Amino acid sequence: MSTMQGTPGFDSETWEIKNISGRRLPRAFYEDAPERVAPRLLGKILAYRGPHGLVVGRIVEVEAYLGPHNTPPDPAAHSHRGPTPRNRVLFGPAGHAYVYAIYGRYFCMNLSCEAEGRAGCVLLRALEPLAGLDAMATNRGLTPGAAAKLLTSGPSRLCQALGLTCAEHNGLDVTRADSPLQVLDGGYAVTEALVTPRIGIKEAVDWPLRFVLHGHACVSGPKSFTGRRVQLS
DNA sequence: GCAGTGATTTGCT
DNA sequence: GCAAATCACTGCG
Repeated sequence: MSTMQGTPGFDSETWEIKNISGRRLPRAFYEDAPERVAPRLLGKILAYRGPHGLVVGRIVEVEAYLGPHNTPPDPAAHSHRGPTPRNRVLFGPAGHAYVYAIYGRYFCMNLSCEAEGRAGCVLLRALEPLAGLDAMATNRGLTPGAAAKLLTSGPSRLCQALGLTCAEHNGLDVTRADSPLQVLDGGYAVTEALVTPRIGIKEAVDWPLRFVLHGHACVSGPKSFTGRRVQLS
């Protein structure tokens, strides 16, 4: 808490960030199917108050992973064989961070969805950096002033930029006011998204569950995708 | 640009 | 023992 006092534009009591709507998303936001929660997360704000100060980004790319109750089950989801010690967060209440280690050196972060007892989540794949860019660059092993796209374009890049790890952040309830990790309404109406297949998986590769802000410079992967535009209410 | 590949830990079968 | 929701570096065109 005290480390953030003096951060320009940041109110540590309300999480209001200057020029950004700081209203925290309630648990009910997440208590729905991942394929519906995922596009609604586009344009929202991820904020982390950690040892390097306040780091903030706008969510520009996500993927939905469906729970084992889905028909057919999502073979690419960590939860598809039921609860295990690793994925237990996914079967708990919605609105919790599921952070896992991958390929030995990286982490990925998800937000759990669905009511308690049902697993389903949204993988955060890319952010547009908004605050704490120098800290992000340092965390990523880059020099301050590095291109924004190199900071948080990719699921493990964004974890590295924010300093998120399985040991420290898995299971955090992002709907609690005292959580160091917050998801905030960006005050930014997203009316259209591009839907594409998911990236980096070998099962159910053609399921249209990746959602991006079309044309945003901070989206990961190739510039052109086979996808379709969808209107968001 | 882009395809190929090594790094290296964790969890599950 | 192996596969993994990845990244960055290399070499080649």
